[in-house]
Amino acid sequence: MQRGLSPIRKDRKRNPEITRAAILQAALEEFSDVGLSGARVDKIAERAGVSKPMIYDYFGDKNAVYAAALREAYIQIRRGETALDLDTRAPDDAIRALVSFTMNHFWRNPWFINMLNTENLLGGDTVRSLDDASEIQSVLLDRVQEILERGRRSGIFRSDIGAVDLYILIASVCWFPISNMHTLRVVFRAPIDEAWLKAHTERAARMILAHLKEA
Amino acid sequence: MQRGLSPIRKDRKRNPEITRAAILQAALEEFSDVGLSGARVDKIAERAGVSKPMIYDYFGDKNAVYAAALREAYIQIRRGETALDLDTRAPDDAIRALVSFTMNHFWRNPWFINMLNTENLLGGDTVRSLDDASEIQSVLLDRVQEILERGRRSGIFRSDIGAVDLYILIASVCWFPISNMHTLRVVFRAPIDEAWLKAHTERAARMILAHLKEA
Amino acid sequence: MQRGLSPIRKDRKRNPEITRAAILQAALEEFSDVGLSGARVDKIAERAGVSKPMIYDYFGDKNAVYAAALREAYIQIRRGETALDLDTRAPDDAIRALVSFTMNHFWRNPWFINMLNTENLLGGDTVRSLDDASEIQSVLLDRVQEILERGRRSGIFRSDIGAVDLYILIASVCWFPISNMHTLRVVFRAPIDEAWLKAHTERAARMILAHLKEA
Amino acid sequence: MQRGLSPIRKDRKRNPEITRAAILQAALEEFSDVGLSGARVDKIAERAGVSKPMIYDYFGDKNAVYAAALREAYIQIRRGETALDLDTRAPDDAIRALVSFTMNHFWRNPWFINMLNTENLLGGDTVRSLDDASEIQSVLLDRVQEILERGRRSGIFRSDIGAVDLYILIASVCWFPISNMHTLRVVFRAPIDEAWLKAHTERAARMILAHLKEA
DNA sequence: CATGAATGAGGGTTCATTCAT
DNA sequence: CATGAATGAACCCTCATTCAT
Repeated sequence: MQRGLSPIRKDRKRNPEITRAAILQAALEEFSDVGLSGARVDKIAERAGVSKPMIYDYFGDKNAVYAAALREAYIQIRRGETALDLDTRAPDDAIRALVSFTMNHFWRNPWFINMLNTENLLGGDTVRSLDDASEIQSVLLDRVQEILERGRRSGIFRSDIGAVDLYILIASVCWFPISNMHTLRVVFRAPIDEAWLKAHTERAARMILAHLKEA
Repeated sequence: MQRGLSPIRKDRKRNPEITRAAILQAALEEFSDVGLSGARVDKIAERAGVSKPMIYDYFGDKNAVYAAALREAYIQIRRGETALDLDTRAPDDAIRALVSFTMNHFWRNPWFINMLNTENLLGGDTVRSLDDASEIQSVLLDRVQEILERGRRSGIFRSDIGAVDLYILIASVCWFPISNMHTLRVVFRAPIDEAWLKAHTERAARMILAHLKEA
Repeated sequence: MQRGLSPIRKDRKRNPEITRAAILQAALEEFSDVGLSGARVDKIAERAGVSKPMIYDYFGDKNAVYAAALREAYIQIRRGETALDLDTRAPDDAIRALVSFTMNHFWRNPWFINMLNTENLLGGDTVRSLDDASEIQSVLLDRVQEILERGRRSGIFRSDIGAVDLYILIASVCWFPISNMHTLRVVFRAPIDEAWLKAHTERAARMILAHLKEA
Repeated sequence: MQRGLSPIRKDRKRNPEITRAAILQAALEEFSDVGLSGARVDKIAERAGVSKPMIYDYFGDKNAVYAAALREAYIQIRRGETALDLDTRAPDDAIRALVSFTMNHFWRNPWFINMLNTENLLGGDTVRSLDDASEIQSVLLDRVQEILERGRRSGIFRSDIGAVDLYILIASVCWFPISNMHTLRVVFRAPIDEAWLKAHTERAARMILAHLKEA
């Protein structure tokens, strides 16, 4: 035990893992607040509580940070989805739960919608460049597939819709009112808030189910 | 007959009306390509075929151009909607036509989705600042209301959904697959193109109608 | 008398003399408010109530307008000085009147001080370029010379100071407190206003006279 | 002895103190050459040997640089005045020394006159906004007061003039011929140079003293 | 004589990025 | 591992000036 040997510092400084995570979260917030061009590296550094050069050390340049943040948005949603427990429910209950979860997830994690809107605005170049699209692919798809199969086998679902198309329907009704919240409020005076979303979720789930049960 | 032969060709120089319109269209394209912060005034000028100072003469500053472009996006969709002729159709046909028109409009006028995504990303401050929200309000709402009433009176529609909520459902299914086209293609390998949209439109219309006919 | 011959319009539009004078006065005000670089051609046009191209028609370019305005400042002061009637007064009365007039003129015509400060800031290039320095030269100099001579002949003035040096002394005490009004008020809390100037004029005149009477 | 030999030469790069001072001096020169509007931030950067963004880092914007330069002009004159040693001299000698010093200071530090002329042209808004007007207030005022008191006590001075008014008289005779050097040379062919100033100083001092000794 | 429309050339300011410690 | 200092390259905006009517 040498003199002056400072104790191993566990605080968030000098800890690469934590620094990296802090930058990522800060980036997620900044990009989702103002888009790619609107985001300021300075602001990300400030939000993360690190100095600017750190960002360049850890990620390379602003676009790389953006790519990492986009990936992180997908990873975070995947984490949420994995926790979902759909296979023990009856098919129509499972669909209801799925709609409900998706609506909730979009509402609670504004980054996701904002990051994806930004990415789509820019033409999807970045998501295309991510090398692990498989990592990113929603695990929900498999669940949806499985629910569909069970539903058909048990005869409740008569529709022959594909998993992707069904997921797109579900995502659509969850996405739009949240993504377009601000303009809908102004232009249509739509009272979008938690209460409205609850009713909307119920309505949307019923609609989807009605569709699945149709011939 | 010589007198009065003045040349018809009012060329686009020295014509305020045309200059203004050219700037507006150029702005619509630029903003919808890269968002507010990403847009370059230089590029708008180039796209419009005018010099940069013109933009400031006509609109004031970049944000004012953005506001005008956003307004223009709404005005353009309103023009399309006004041309729609729904009141002569049977209620379920009208709904089908509506879904079809909306899908089409979003697909053909990418500005609309992009401008609104940008605006919502930024929190809706600009749309809130437009003084003629009523001008902008979709005339579709009235049509939708009328269709709903007719449908109910004739007994085909049993749902008690409101016009706004119905419109949100319709817009949702049209918006999401187009708005998120790029990420859907990569992450879900969704083959979104005209053919897919045609099928999707059909499916979506059926789903909405099924919902309206439910108790 | 031809049909449609419009009456000769005497209003200030379409009258070169008046238009020119209006521009000049507007320029004087604008330049003296904000200096050469600070002045805006747009603002001069607005102040003069004419369109911008007029200014270029009448004067050439901004620097030419500035030169003309500088010349005008000198011409205006010369007009005032010419009206002064010093030769009928006793020498010491004449000096008193001169100090009083100068102070008054500086106070009443802020353009003069401001234009000359601007010109001196820029190194005097413009005044040097005026081709009629004689037009501009203060007629006061001759009066001062004459007063000095009369004073010496009659034995009241014993100083051998030259006319230019005397005029510089007189101008100095009038110029500084007015030119530096704003900074003096803040830094020395000097209460510079009409009352203060009146007392100061009296004090200054006495001082100058005492000096002239000294050996 | 190798260790610790660190080079003394802290070159002017990477040294905030020096960078800041360099910018300030460059600004003083640029603003006093061409006024506030005429000054170019590019030129200040070049004169200071730094890049443009540094100026914004250190001061904020162009107006803030101007304010700092104005303050610096006052600080520099205060430094000179503090070095003056008036209290050991006989009252009339002290006055003579004061006139002489002031003339000299104005002549040697053209920034001072030019900055203050610019500031007064613009209406004094900036000097009014400086929060430490007291810091800035000339220490000369106290000296002048003290000289006046000593002069009166010893009976040489009979005038009851106040310190501020006396200082204004002194500053006037020093300021005007230097400030208006260029126009005086052209319009009055006044041969303003070091020799002329020497004689003028003598004349001015005598005049002031004569005034102070008057009843 | 008069002006609305238009522009080239710059000016102030910001920002992603790097250097030196 | 970490950062304060520094900069090149834009970007928004202004302004003197000219064109076309």
